[in-house]
Amino acid sequence: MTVEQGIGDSSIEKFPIGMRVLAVDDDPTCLLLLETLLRRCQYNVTTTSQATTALRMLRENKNKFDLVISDVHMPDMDGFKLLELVGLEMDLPVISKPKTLHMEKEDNKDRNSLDNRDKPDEGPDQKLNKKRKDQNGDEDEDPDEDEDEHENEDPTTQKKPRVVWSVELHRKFVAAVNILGIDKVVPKKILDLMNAEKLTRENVASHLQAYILTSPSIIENELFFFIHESNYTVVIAEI
DNA sequence: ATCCGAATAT
DNA sequence: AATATTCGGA
Repeated sequence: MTVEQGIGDSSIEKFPIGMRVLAVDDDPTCLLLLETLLRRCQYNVTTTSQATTALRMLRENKNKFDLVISDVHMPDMDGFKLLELVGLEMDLPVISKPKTLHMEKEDNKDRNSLDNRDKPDEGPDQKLNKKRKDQNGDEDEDPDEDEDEHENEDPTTQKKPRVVWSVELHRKFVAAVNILGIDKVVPKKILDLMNAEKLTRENVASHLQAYILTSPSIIENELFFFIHESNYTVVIAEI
């Protein structure tokens, strides 16, 4: 309880928000998932399903991308060629998905944290200070809601009470998100799973937006897992 | 016609 | 800062 004061002056580590990423994969599902993940990291994402298109884009805008993530075998071009050319011509960091690569690294350090992703707290290069103030001094787990003590309202002024995301409600939310999985998580589905009467889809959408923006590590971890589970490998890293 | 996601407003 | 609302686009 020593360090509970605001770290106001130190700007939280902004990490490359808006980094321009080109994602290439001929499998539409893969591409979409990748795009979604990257978007949620607040990257600036461009996608294409064709290697030739990717190459053309990269050649036409030599400084328009910061990173390339690509599958390797695509019908129109050998993905390696793309990677080679990109690496040689523009010296961009490239993450590829090599299935024919020999230097493949199979690490199964898979800990079963499958349903335990509600603690956004770590990450290899995360410097974000997530301090959770213990606000549960006198408030225990009481799922009772609606402590509206307002009986003093005139009928002419209808007030729509703002939704308050209590710890309990947020737990439901997080649970729903974890059930859905990162690629399925959309407001409507969350709403259904939560089964909270007074909530609207907009409420959930709004919260989802805030929640995701404040917890980039969650998405990063998902992206990290995705990349690793798919045996992506960093081929060239130089920036 | 629905609903998502980013931006913007309160 | 937290939540709502708007809005363009899929």
